[in-house]
Amino acid sequence: MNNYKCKDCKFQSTATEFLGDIELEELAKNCVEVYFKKGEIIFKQDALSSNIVYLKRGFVKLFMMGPHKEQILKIVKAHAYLGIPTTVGDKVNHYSAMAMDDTQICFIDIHIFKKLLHSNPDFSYEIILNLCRNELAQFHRCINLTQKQLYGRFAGTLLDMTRNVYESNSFHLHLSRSEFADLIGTSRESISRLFTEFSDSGLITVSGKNITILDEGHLESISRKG
DNA sequence: GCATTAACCACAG
DNA sequence: CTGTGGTTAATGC
Repeated sequence: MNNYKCKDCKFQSTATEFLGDIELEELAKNCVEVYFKKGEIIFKQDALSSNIVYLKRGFVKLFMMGPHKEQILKIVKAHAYLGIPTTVGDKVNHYSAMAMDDTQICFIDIHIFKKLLHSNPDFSYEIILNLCRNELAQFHRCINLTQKQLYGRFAGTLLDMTRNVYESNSFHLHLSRSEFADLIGTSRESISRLFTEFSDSGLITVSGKNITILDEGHLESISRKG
């Protein structure tokens, strides 16, 4: 246990901003900060989990093992809780989390987290708000993946990245081509072809993992047509 | 039939 | 790990 102070944390979640000094003190006593390097596993599917994980800095992929291959559930950017559904919803993790770059993580004891949920309604409401928005995003992603052909899925995912994950027209992808394939349920080869085709059509610029969105409007129509 | 879509395989940087 | 080409199976006019 470190003597880290949550009160002075620059990376506080919107929920913990509703906590008072005494609550933050208590949180600090039951919270450990850990750094992860690219590729390190933060928590693992099927393992017991007794911590709520808060991502302070960096990018993380959440993934689940399917019958044939791994499915990437989502890419999470900093200032987010990672394992609320899997820690509160069951004893074991239903999915894994891996650091996609240098990340800073807080492990929060589940008991103190539950205690705060019971005692502070503003805190709880903010957590619920997060979970709801997350579920809505997953529903949209579900539609994107099940009702569209490859071009539409790819365009839709690029739009999601530029709007919601990286929040920029130009970004450095934290995924390999193979991981991108696992994100939208296709093959590594198809992703390669998609990148060159979209680049040749002037929709995006690709330089390794650096992507620039050039024609958001056209991507939008490809995404809508499916 | 013929065209399209997308996976699988192989091989080369 | 990527990009490309060839092949192939499934599906839709």
